[in-house]
Amino acid sequence: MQSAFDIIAEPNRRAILSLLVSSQQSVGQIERQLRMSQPAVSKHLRVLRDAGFVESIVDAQRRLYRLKPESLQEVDAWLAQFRRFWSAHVDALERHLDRMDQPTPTKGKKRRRR
Amino acid sequence: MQSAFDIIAEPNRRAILSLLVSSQQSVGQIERQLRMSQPAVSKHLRVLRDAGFVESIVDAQRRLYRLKPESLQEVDAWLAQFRRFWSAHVDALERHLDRMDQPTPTKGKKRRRR
DNA sequence: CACGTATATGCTCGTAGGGGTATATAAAAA
DNA sequence: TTTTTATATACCCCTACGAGCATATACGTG
Repeated sequence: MQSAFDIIAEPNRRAILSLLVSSQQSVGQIERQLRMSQPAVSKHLRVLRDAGFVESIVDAQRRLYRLKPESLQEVDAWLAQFRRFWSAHVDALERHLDRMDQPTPTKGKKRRRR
Repeated sequence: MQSAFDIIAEPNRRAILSLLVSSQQSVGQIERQLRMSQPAVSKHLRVLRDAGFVESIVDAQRRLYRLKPESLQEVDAWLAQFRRFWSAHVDALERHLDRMDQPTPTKGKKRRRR
């Protein structure tokens, strides 16, 4: 599990990162909001931490995780080379892309139109 | 293989997409430049095509593949929520610290001081 | 026609990684 | 202390998917 692209390929991990945008969260809070098992949350957080996407601070028995978004810049940088393609003719597309995925956990299902 | 994030998680696919930024390429050209086997290239192209990342036009026995970058906007849109962090993330961190503490009320009293 | 070229696809195999359960660890509450 | 809360980790299973190889398909050239 090396590249940032692998990290964000996992839907639950993306959901966790999205959660942490609003504010830092404890493992338990993430667990409840995303309706995942506690070990699952801990494991994903471990991956995210090892990859530098989040960091944790200890608060008694809890651990509060917060975003460390620098790692995402790798993805952003890679994406940059394609921007010129869609900057030409965006318009209508923007609207429908404002859908944020909320986690239907248990990966597997993805609504993709077409 | 559903989401755009899965598509770009694969390094060879990212390489193919990057190749196609400069101009359209035939399967053989991709094969040679990336030094992958022909079946590997074809399979990745199949995935990319099914996901709408590329399209192909027939040129005799060849197929010329070119970028269809709209699909990448899904990734770009998701990434958007994090951009504010790496522009002004020092301020963001400060605000997080002020908003933390959320109950999981063990018994409902006790506010953490700091 | 036969033959070379270009690409696609089916099959098998190997492995990475996600989920679950149980358990370990640590701190707080009783 | 004992018990409860919060999180981490180890182990096992299981599926997805990428690689390789062989083959199928289709077009071009002689």
